[in-house]
Amino acid sequence: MLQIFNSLTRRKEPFTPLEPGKVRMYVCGMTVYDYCHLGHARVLVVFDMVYRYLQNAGYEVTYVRNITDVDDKIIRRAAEQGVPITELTERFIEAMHEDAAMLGVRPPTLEPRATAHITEIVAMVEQLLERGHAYQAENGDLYYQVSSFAGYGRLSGKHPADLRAGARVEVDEHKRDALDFVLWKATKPGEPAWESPWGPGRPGWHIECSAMSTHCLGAHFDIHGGGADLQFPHHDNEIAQSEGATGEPFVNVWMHNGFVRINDEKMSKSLGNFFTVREILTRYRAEEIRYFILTSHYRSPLNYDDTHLDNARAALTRLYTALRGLPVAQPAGGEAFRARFTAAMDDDFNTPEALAVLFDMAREVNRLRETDELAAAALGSELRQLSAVLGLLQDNADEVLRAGAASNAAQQGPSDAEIDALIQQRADARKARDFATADRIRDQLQEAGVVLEDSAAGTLWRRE
RNA sequence: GGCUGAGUGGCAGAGUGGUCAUGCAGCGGCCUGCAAAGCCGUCAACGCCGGUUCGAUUCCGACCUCAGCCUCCA
Repeated sequence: MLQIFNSLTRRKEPFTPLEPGKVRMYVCGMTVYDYCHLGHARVLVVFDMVYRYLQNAGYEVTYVRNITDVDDKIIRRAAEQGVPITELTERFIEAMHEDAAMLGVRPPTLEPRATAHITEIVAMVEQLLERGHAYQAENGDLYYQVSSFAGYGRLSGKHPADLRAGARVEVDEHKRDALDFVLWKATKPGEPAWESPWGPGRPGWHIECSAMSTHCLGAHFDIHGGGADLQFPHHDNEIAQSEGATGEPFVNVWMHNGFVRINDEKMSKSLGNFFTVREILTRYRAEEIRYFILTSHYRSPLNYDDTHLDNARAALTRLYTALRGLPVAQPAGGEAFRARFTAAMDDDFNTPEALAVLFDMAREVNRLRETDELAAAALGSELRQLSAVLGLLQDNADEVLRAGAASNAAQQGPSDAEIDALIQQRADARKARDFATADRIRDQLQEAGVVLEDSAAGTLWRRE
């Protein structure tokens, strides 16, 4: 049975959906004013893996991942570049979709945008006003009154009193309490604005997720995910807003993925130490990035380093090598592996453990192909099928191995045809037992990054 | 200061009260004309100090170190 670590209770709990056979999941997506960095990639990949695994487990999953397309940083960036806000956001939404697709991230069921749900946002703010959780300040902004919500900070384990004592932010003079946060901002010149009962303005950041998740999934749903840095205040605020507005429990299971780090320091835009997915894709295949992300448990920190991507490449080469050249076959013979794989995934999505099972399968495939190619092929199909749950190993093995590292960079060195020609020359030399010539050709190809592998069936090659 | 989480072999990274993680790297062997790939074998770890226990890397406590949140952030 699937167990998920719930940030709210800080322990693993058996997962039981509210509605049998169905899962409703919401994940905080991106604020679109720049390209995806590796941190975004991690969220995308991790929750895509969760999405796939839940579906694989037989659930009908409604997966909602929002897009924040109005916010201070977007407005500022658009102004800097002298372009309309929508032009900026459209550009980066498209870029995000491209990056996600490259990483094997499947589109979520719904991808709501904040600007398309102003009606729901306004409605929720009105509800909060009616229920005494919100107030309008003298400057026209509307704030959430944190003191009106019992249990505020439960998700992050923070107590209002501690937060006030340690407050590092200057108290906004319009707020009644330092902890109060903005729900609706009155319009300022040059900023986008929408009509509301309180005059033109725009939503605060936290309210959009409450409004859109409730709109798409109902007041009470199963899973809410996002990066660990959103736990506080964003997710605690969402709880206060949604439960305050609907009077119902909001989310059953909260999931937070760990950070990507550079040199043991958080990768973030504010620190300026981030790598975009696009930059990395010039040097590594997308699947290598995806594999790298899944080699560590989703809640652990993930330290970025080129050598780790190199490791991912080596690991995938081993897996693809096991699959290479196997005839198409019905999956079979992997029951024990499948059981181990499922047990690993059921244990809070333990992808490193699940990957270990894949390697054990690869070894078995390699063993079998010596003696029983049909059994090897059947197990290979099983390996591919299990890998699909992680979104890995779905490409043609030989093509991947032949493409090598150069698949995304400018093709350098000899072409496939040139390589084949040289291999033919070498084969002729070998036949004539002219090993000096044969080895010279092999060394020449090795220099060019092409590795030859002789086998009974002929010479295979791959780019490094 | 408050609240989280983490410290595992050369590197990455799971896990467990007492027999195997896994990948890369290393070492020995098989295979090969030689390689490569593969297979077999092998080396090696659990921050520090106490406690519980027949036995702890695994449970408990103290300590040290690190990271994160408390401010926009995936």
